[in-house]
Amino acid sequence: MALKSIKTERRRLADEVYNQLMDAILGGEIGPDDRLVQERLAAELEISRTPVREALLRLEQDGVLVNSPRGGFVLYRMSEGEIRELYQARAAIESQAARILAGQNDPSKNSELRATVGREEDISTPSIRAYFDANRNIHRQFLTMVNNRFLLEMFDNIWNRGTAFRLFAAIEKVDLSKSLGDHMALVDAIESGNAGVAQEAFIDHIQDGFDLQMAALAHSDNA
Amino acid sequence: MALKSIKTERRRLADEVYNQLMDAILGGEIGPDDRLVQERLAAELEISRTPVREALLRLEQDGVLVNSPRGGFVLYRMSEGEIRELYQARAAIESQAARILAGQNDPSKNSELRATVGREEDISTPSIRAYFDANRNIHRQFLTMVNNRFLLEMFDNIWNRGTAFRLFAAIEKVDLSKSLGDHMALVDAIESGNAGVAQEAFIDHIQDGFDLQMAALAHSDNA
DNA sequence: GATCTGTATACTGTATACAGTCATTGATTG
DNA sequence: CAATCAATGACTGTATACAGTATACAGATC
Repeated sequence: MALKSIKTERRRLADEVYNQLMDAILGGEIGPDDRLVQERLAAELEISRTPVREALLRLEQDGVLVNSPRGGFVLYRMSEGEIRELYQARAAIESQAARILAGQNDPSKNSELRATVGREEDISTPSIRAYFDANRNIHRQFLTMVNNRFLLEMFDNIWNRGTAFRLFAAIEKVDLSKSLGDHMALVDAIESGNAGVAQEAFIDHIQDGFDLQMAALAHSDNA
Repeated sequence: MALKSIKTERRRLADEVYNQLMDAILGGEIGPDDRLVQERLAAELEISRTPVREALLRLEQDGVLVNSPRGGFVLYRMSEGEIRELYQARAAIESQAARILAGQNDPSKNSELRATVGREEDISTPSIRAYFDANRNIHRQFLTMVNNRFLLEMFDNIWNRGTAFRLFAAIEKVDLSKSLGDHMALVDAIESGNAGVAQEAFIDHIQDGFDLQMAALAHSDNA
């Protein structure tokens, strides 16, 4: 008898708040000038301060929010140096994923990767958000193929931080669309079966992304 | 007049609890059979349940604790597959650090690394704990030399999880002491200035650690 | 007019109270 | 005697109340 266990997970309001806040941050509804105050959020969500507070503290631990001296939480603003560090960390995670995938060289995985790349790169209504999401989905697909909880968690952690301050907001569409075409070559590199080749391909690709990022930041005048 | 500014960091009891619990876990005072119950902990610490609860939730988010179905939190027990995943993640982080250090090939950093390795490998009173701490300190030193917040955070995260269930408890001293001598070779690899060489050295070293771990687990009968 | 000081305000951190849930146990009933 | 069901206890999650602290602002002092 294989009945499915009824999903009776302990409902926690704090988790709901956490997800809603994260979505709002990633969606850009919460901007750099917004101050998140426990009482106000609680009132808006029509719940008590306790779960709101828990969610805020967890987002702080994630490095997404910081305590504002004036009270309330604010999006953490990364310095240029930290952005560089973030991309180094990305390279660590994703290039290791590439090594593992190249070592496996599993045809079914490779074809699934190609399918994902093809599907995601085919954007119907172009927008910065659309390009960003496609890029993220493609890169995440590589990670999910690895079947490694920890690498995947770290990937998400990095990308959540990176988007928290809307790093990509300044990138022009044309640049993104150009960069978006490079992903099939990453699958090629994995298909070579050579760990070193696959790794280098990813490192270079992420380096390109970093350069693009820096150029975009330099172009946008708002500090 | 040079009065010292009173250290006015926002005191949060929850942080204190978090640290104490983490220390207790790493120190082995909290074992796999201990059930951490909010009320009990609060009573023991003579504070209210609120900060205790916050600390527990954060440890859960860190992947160190899990909600026991009988109530309370329990150390998360990793499967053998997850231990493999954890070592893969370790390899990702630390080998990337090695690449960066090799690329810099900074003589002062290299000599500081040698100093750390020499100091830590010289254990006066051998014990499993002593070997473990030395090993951790050595590996952590490589990470701190990189000056990358995110890589360092991920390193700590991995090691905290790994030790949460006292993975190393079963390893015999003799094995550890043998493994401990290999670290100077890692500095050699970095000093080659070749990113690939340094990376491979770390990957191999971590692979050895994993094999040792597996052997130790196989030896210890308790599932 | 500038600086200092007291007071109000805003917001946080902690404690406590309340209600609900899950498991266990003991009683009841066929 | 076995099975079912109610009651109890253990814990959790959420709300609320209280107290402390930092910031802003207004009035006082020279």
